[in-house]
Amino acid sequence: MHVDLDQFIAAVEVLRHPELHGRPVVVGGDGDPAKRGVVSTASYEARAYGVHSGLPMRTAARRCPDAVFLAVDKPAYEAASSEVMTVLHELAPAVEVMGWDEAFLAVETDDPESFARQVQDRVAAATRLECSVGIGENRLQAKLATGFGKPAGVFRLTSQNWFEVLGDQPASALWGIGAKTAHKLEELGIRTVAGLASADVAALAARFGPTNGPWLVLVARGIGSTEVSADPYVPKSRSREVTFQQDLTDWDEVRSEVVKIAGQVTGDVLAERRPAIRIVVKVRYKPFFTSTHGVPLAEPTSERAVIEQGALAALEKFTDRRPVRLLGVRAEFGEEDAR
DNA sequence: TCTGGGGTCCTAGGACCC
DNA sequence: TCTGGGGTCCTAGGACCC
Repeated sequence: MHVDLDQFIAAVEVLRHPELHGRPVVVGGDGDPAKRGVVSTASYEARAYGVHSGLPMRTAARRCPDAVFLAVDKPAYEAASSEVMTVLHELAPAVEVMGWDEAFLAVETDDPESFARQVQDRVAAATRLECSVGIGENRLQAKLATGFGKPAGVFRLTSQNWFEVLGDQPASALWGIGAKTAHKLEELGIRTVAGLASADVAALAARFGPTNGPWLVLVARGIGSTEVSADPYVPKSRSREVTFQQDLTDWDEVRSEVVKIAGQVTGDVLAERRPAIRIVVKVRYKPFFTSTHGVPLAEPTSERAVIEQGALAALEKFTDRRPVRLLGVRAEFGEEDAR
């Protein structure tokens, strides 16, 4: 099963601001729609105006001037999320968390629909949040089923109804196929899920590679892994990035901002209790061109000075001095010790 | 319309080695 | 003087997801 909270971030905000119930609510950036930033989540009322995740806040304000705009409050969503995940862990032997608002559950039951209703009831009783539940023969089917259950519903996809439900949908409806791949597929004359499912594997392999080509066909046929991991999440990297309200034109300022961000990343590395092995710096230039450079560290470390120096060394690899709109620093961790 | 922040995985190409 | 074939590792970019 796949569980996904409905309009999660907006729902958390409405819970603590009950007067917003039924109103268009848009959460994003620092809540100021005149600034650089995008929508994290819009309530269903705001979505009716064409406001959705990823939309620039300025555009959202134009489409829905009467919406309530709120700043992102990460700790609040993390707290709500962990309440939900605690409930899920009480209900299933294996829960694989996929983000703040979704998880896969490995479940053994004769009646998955009624089990799904129990999940919804238990989550609502504990958190007053609504969720949708997808049921499938594998992760892919369950994940896609959830979307057909929204809001607050349950839907089951199987190998029996897969093409009936999804056959005529665009290929981009599939999990793992985004706009770029969908466009390349269209160049091959493939538009729908059914079309991709019956496509020539050799032709896809030639276009997308020997691994990805055949994989695309399997996804279109609803074939995928059934594994749900109960192992705790172990991050491979920690990063911070900042988009500046005004582009940086002075490279000395760029350097000092990178040091500042590297300091924050050091805090995250220390909290992880594992040393970093590599530091990567990301620069987004005006108008919107992004590039990254990294350096390996001489030895694994959690020391602030070393991480800052690593970030500066990575920054030295950039030769372009165009105005900078975003800076980011990422620390990468090594393999877990074999134990 | 101007485009966040935090992640993961895959791939192409270069360096290097036998 | 022009130069094979096979392998591994690293880096940067691309694509995707929440």
